[in-house]
Amino acid sequence: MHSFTEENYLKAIYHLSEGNSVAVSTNSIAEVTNTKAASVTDMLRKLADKKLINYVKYQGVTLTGIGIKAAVNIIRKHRLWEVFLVEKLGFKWDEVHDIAEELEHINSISLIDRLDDFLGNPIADPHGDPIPDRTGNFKHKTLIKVSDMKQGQGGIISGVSEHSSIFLKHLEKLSLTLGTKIIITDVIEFDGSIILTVDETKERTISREVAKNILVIL
Amino acid sequence: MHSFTEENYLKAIYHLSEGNSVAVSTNSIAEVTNTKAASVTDMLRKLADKKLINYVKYQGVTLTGIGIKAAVNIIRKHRLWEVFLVEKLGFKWDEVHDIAEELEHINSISLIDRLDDFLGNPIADPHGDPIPDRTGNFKHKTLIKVSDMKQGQGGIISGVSEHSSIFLKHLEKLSLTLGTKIIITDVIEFDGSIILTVDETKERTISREVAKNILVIL
DNA sequence: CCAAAATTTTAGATTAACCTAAACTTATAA
DNA sequence: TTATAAGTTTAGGTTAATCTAAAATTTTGG
Ligand SMILES: [Mn+2]
Ligand SMILES: [Mn+2]
Ligand SMILES: [Mn+2]
Ligand SMILES: [Mn+2]
Repeated sequence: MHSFTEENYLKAIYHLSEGNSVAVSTNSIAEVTNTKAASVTDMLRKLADKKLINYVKYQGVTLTGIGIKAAVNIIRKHRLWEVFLVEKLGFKWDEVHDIAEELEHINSISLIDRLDDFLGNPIADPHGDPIPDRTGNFKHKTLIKVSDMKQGQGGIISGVSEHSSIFLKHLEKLSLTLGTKIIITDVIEFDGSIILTVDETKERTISREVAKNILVIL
Repeated sequence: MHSFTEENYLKAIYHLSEGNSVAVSTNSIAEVTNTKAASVTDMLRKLADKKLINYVKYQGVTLTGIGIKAAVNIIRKHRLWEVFLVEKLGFKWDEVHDIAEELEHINSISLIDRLDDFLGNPIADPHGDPIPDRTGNFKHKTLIKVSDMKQGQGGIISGVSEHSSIFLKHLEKLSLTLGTKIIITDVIEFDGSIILTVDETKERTISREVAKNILVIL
């Protein structure tokens, strides 16, 4: 199997390439893994030796088929554990990411498949992210950023692209949680701030920065 | 915090000293941690520096107060996860130990306390071993080995001192599971084999070796 | 009581994952 | 188009955890 560290690199590459096969740079990997570029280069050679990535010096990396499989499996575990923590243990959606970062490395196929069943085979995690099934298949819904919506448009909040506790708590305070219906009332020309109606009743103003990280289905 | 490896050494020392403060030898630690004596010596120096053990060269080790606390906490996590795996995910009692060996190293106090509540604050794990509460307190019931019982004595199976899958499956096949009532019908003089009545109905013969690893309350 | 056996420690290496500093390659913009 | 900047790799080290072989200490049985 792969080490804890190797798994974290695979996951980082997967997320940076957004599931597609966009080549990922050494520096960007160093940033998300909290390491230095030189350390990343060492690891890339190792992952390439194991046929988990396609690596050409100076040209960035993509995951191979087996690299994608491995990464998706870690993501499956991460998201299922997050569902467990929220649905069964009563954690808030902003508290579960760090614990799931540890749990995602537990190795046991039967464990995760049983957990999946125990949770009722959920299709999305507490942040709206889709959960791959046991064969690794999953569909990413096409979500659009609130910052890309026009005045008068409405939608259902279905995901977030920033998972920090501070951001999620902020959304909660504004009642901007998953499943909430919003309508864009106005877009302020000066700074791009957005005024919206929440659940057809409350009115809220959010900054462009916040709007960029809220994803909706129209 | 302590590394994965340090935690495994602490747990090993705790189990080898049977919870008391019996001094534990380098070789015995090497055996249960699957390492060599030289590696153990290195680690002992490190644990002593951290004030987790009392270590005098050539004289074996005992855990300090904080060492015991750390060890008991790992055991608490191990046993709670085993309960979760059996009660919630439907694993058999012989399948959970290895998975719990990984889960016991997940670090989050709120996680384990919530898990404890979710499970209904169980006092024993699937093998009958007592679960420390969140303050680290727990009582070890006084159990006696079936191999120490005399003809005519009866008792309730309440624990096992061998956790291997092969042994546990064997017990299951004989209906010798936790909570089962047994009565010693006969002890064979030739080899110490024991004939017993299970649940007042079935009759079983077990070897002395098996009898040594079954624990009962009289 | 003491020499041989058993146990434990030390010495010296190895491997994985990381680092800094220097060298090298690629991108960019004047 | 080429010099500088930006990005990446290499060179050379460190630390944690492991090992084998050799040296030191303790235990044991005749
Ligand atoms: Mn997460
Ligand atoms: Mn998530
Ligand atoms: Mn166990
Ligand atoms: Mn157990």
